Amino acid sequence: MSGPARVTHASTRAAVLDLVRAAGVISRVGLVNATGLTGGTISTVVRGLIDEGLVAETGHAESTGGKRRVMLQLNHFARYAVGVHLDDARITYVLTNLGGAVVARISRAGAAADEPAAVVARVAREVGALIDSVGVERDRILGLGLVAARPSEHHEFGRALERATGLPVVLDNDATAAAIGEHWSGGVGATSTFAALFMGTDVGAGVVLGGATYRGPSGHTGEIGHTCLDIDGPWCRCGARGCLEVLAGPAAVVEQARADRALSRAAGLVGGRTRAVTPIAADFAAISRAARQGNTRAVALLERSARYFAAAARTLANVLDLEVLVLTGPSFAIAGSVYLPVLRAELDSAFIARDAHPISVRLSPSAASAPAIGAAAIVLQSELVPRRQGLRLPDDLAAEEPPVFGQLVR
Amino acid sequence: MSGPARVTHASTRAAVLDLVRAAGVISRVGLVNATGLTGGTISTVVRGLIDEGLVAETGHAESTGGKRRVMLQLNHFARYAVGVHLDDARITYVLTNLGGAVVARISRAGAAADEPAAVVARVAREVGALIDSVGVERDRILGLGLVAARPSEHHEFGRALERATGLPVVLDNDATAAAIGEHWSGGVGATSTFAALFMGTDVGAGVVLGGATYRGPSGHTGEIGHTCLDIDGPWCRCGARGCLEVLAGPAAVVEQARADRALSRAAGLVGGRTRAVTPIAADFAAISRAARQGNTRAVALLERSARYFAAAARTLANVLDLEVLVLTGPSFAIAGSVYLPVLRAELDSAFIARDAHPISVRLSPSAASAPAIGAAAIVLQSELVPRRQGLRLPDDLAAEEPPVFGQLVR
DNA sequence: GAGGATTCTTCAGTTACTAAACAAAGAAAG
DNA sequence: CTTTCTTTGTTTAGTAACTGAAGAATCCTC
Repeated sequence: MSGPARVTHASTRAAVLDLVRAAGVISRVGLVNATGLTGGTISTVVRGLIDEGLVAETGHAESTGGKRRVMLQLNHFARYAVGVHLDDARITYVLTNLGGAVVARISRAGAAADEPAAVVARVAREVGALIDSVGVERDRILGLGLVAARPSEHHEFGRALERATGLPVVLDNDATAAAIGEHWSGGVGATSTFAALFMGTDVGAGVVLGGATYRGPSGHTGEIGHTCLDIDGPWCRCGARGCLEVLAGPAAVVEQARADRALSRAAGLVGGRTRAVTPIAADFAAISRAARQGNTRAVALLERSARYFAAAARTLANVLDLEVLVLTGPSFAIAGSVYLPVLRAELDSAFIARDAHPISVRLSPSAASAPAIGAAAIVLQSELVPRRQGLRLPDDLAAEEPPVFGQLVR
Repeated sequence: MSGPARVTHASTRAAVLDLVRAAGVISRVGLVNATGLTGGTISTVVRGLIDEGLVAETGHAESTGGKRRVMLQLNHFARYAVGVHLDDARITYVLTNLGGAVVARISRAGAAADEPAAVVARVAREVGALIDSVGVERDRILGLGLVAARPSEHHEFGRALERATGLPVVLDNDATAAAIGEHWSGGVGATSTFAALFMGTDVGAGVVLGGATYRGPSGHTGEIGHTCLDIDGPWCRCGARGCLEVLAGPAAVVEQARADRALSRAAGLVGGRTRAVTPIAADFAAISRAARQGNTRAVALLERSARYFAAAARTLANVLDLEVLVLTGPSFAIAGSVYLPVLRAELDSAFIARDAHPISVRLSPSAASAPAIGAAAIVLQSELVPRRQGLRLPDDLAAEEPPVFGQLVR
């Protein structure tokens, strides 16, 4: 046994709340052991959380020879959060409770090139409809998480949405959101080190290290789409060669499928025809459908892509010493069953730290709406588990403030 | 301007000390701005550090219209640390001061397959000689850092060395040590995100994220040697194909050189002959020497290796959103001039976050003894900047304690 | 040398913890 | 049923580390 562990979180209240969330059901003694705090401290902190209505007592555990433990768990319906995922093709809205469970969900066509003010009004209206559909009081909604592939482009949109809805808005990257969503809604331990491999139209990864979201100095962490897998491979838009994205991303898979006449016909690809919905997403879905129906050319195409993803996943796992890898995002939602076994086999046989600890590879149970759920989870996390801020050096103070994600748009 | 930043370190004393170290010279007001603490707190903390002799006042800054700032800096010769790097070929010892500057350095042949007890006695004797050569009092030496490629194999050795020398021993990975060494001895900002790309006989990377060393759940972080760079490439001992190590690591370069008769003769490779010194390191040095002397075949061989390293470095930088990349370790010490421009060109043209922030690629000024210097820096860090410990979940408590690096061997 | 600006110190008050005593609830044994 | 022991949870007094505000010290300008 090592000495008593010290809590690393900004506040003890937040740390305890996070443990209750992660554990599902836990007693005060369990919290004492997990935090290293004394019984007295836990007692008062828990009382505060119960007074706020965030935590509730839910019965007793079996006795272990003395007084039975009073079990605690999150009061799931004490607070809510809205999550919005802006995608080129679709806008997805979810309302989740404190546990990250989806209470309501709607999905609408993307905003394309509409005028910004009109999009703000429309999104605000649809958020309103989402909330009204379940009749939750506004003051129980902690805020609105807004996630997209390039969040920095949506800063002004976020501010406008804040004014239009009256809800605090938090902005973040979709892959990071997906990772936080997985972390919050359980399945992954509170202090685990994991990555959410995200595939939508783009490819990315959200990274959580030892339970803390890692975004990097400029929010560009997890650009796994530009993992080099072939030093002499085709050129990528990033300026280098042989990136995962250009070799095996959805766009690459669709391009290869279109070059195959027989497959194009069998799968009914949208092809060159222009549509309101981005044809990449539609065609990738069509290829996945064909693969599920046994089309061997479609299967081969996806398995080829999966081999590249597996190599990238292995690289990522080796670099970060990952414990868990979750596949998520719209494209894995429809094609994950092809990718999962390939990634699993690769990591089982070649993860460098596999003798030290296992690495678990899974498919997210809600891969399609993961970004939106994650967006809501970011609100839960940012409102309930206030982030600790970093040190700043004098040099940094002079420099302009960089955009910060996962925090209120201000 | 964002709100006041909160200190994330375990103790304010440690945070302030770390800032003084990183800044070089800083005033109390500078510390107030950097930490977000109030002037009163800084005043008392700084007084404590001055009383301990760790920090000294060193003059005044120009006035900005009022009282001049009293400048502070580390009292470099207040404390010392010993660093020991166990390599197959050599054992390197350094004694550094509080600033991480080398005060004394010796290097001896590796221990090969000698009996453990004899090696402990020998290392303890050589550490004693190192300390005596500069006449530093024992009680000013904070401890001994012991680093190697596979630190978990040296746990018992560390305990024995602790008894033999009477110094607290801290164990860690050599690549991680090199990164901490770079961080501690300056050049890299206190809160920066960077990696030390390490090449000795092995290949690895030490990772520092936002100023905090990242080791991962099992200390296997930064296994960049098993970055996949060719999905159909040659098999690697890790069980996968096309790893950086097998394509472009020192052993691979040497193997390719040996296959080239002309180059073998020109560079005078040790070849198959068995020697006390590992022939890989000797031959890699010979190839590097030949390249420096203008042997085009040697240059081509190293440049080929550099291309692979560049691709792996780009992958690492993209995944971690790096700000700085330092090349270090014995092999980069002799061949870094070939690798540096190739890596720099790759990252300048293809680092995905290059529009958000620059990435600086440099060669460590003390690449050859970086692991040993880093070993000493780990002592400085672990003794002066107590690490914050993580939360533990009930599940974790039941499990056996995993080996922890960068902390005292106990 | 008066007055303002800036730096640094002092000190009372607050917060979040710990340690230790205590109370409550159950198990085991007679 | 009573006693004794174990375990859980609460209360209370004390402490360390901070904040905020007032004041002292030092320097520049006029």
